[in-house]
Amino acid sequence: MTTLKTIAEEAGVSVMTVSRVVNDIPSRVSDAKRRQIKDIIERTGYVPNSSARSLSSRFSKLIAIILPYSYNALDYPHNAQMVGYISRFIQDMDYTPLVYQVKDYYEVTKRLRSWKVDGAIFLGMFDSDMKNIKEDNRIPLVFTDSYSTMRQVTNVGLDDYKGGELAAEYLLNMGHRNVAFVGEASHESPVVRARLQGFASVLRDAGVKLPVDNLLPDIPSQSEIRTLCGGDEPVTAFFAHADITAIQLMKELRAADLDIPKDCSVMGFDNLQISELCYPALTTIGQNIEKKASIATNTLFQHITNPENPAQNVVLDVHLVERESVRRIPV
Amino acid sequence: MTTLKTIAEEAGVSVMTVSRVVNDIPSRVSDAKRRQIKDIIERTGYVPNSSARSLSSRFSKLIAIILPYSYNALDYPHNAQMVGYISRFIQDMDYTPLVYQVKDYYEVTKRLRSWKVDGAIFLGMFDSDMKNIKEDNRIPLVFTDSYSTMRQVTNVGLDDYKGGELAAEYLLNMGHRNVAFVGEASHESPVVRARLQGFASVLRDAGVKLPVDNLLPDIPSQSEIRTLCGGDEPVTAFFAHADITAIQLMKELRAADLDIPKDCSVMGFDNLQISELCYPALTTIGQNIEKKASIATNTLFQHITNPENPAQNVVLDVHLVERESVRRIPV
DNA sequence: CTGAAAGCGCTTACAG
DNA sequence: CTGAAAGCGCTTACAG
Repeated sequence: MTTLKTIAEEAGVSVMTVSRVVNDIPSRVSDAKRRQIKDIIERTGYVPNSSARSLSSRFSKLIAIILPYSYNALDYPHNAQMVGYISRFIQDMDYTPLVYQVKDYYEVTKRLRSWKVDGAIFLGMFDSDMKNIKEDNRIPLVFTDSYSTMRQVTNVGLDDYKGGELAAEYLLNMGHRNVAFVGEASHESPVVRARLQGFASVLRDAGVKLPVDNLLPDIPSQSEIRTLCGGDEPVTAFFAHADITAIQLMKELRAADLDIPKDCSVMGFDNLQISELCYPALTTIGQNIEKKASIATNTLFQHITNPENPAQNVVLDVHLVERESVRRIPV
Repeated sequence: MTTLKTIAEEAGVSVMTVSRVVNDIPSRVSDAKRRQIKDIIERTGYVPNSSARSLSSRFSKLIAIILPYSYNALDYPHNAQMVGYISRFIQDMDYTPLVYQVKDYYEVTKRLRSWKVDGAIFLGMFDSDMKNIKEDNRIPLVFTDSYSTMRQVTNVGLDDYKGGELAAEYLLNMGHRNVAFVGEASHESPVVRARLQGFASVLRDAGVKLPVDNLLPDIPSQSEIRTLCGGDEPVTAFFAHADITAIQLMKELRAADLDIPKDCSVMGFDNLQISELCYPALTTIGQNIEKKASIATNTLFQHITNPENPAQNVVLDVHLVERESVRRIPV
């Protein structure tokens, strides 16, 4: 195998000289030698050993992307896209991405230390473990979509509250007065809760009720749908906390013989690709996943480059994407 | 930082003794010492340095997952699922997955050597570079969905041809006599070509024509749709090479005022989750992505464990998944 | 401009 | 059962 030593021997120089050429350390080697060494590198296809570099220097040029452990963490298109973008951005910066699915906070620490990663980006909810994670790993860490109240944490998230508000405003404008929310808005999922809170606040200000019965932690069954959408004051629109949920809901609504949007309107949140392709095309609150991924990656690199950089909380905007799944109700 | 040396000093033993305890090398250390050392490890949260291990031993316990470079390689749900499953399986085996998006064959070699990965799994089409990749990297390599004619290559793929046959048989059974194929069936995409060939062979045997005009490399525009589905012998069914394509096609068909499946039937290939959720639910050829991922991973580990293992070509079965996007045409 | 020495944190291989 | 030595392939830090 080709190593610095092999090349040094062949070129009749020291290992250090080769190292300097490999790392492009400016004007410390004569041009002639430089050429000769580069030729050998080219010919032998020499690739520096990253483990050796990591061991001898302070940097591994490794970055971890951390997801909660699940059966298939990339099933959910939002996560898949985030990982796809982030891993590409990391590579474009000449770093190597490590994708980890972790079960608990102990595993986070173990993984991060094992390969001495230079930084990590967290997807999904690690709010409760964040304190421990930060204490155990004194490297740059970027969280996404986190709602931890911890200070000094760098997070890239969304204005979920505003998203909820936009959804409510739109449904009200379209004449809906009896609406329901689909999503588990517990302490476990602060993102969903923020969306619901924004949604509920606008309804409240408009004097429109959102009864507890219309807060659905799960996709309603067909009989529940019939109850909700039947009776004196039928629900005319559902706001689902995520596009995937909205699409599943549409399927159930159709199974209960309801036409969308004629009998019943549906809104989602995320603006995934499929939301444009599904039928009817989904009206939703759009977020820019690529931008979220790029800001998360860039912020991480800022912290790697300059460890003195203060923690920052970035909140990205959301916007209404109007398509065909919401009907205008005549007054 | 805690290292073997730190622990050794505290326990008053040699570095080697600690190393043996850490690696659970059986009955070479007295129980008393073992306990004491384990306590220190526990208390200090010691995690072995993988770079050092990689450098001094023959194994890195790193496995690369290699995708073709693209804007967002995980946009396509099939790839996202493969990466999700494979990376989990790799972790479950106590290895670390490295996700690479590579532009060309040189980059493959660079990546694989840089971290001295113990093996690699390739997703997507590297058929033409396979020879070079294999020559440059004498480590276990597993390809998926490859159609390289090279011998001695381990590949996990699908019976794409049979999938095409099943689609044709089904459409014929449902009374369709004028059908079209959507997909770029060039040399560049042998998977698509195999699907088309299976499809075409059954039609031919049944005496049903598949004119060139009905071979659509891309999703047809609305005016093309009107031409295809109008006239004397209108196309009554489309077979798309992938579910995503089928779903996009359905959108175009609807835009051209065609009802599915009343006016026009559609079949896909893959059986992704969304294919069940879309409307109408998509009739498709199902593949088991989890199984493909698990066999690819297991086969790779077999080769890592036993380098003498002969190359093998695994062909997974496919099956018809009947849903609602194909209409039965009365005779 | 170039190099010899030391060291990163482990494991391998051998000695006792 | 345990340990001292050498070495993996680099970089850091220093000397000239």
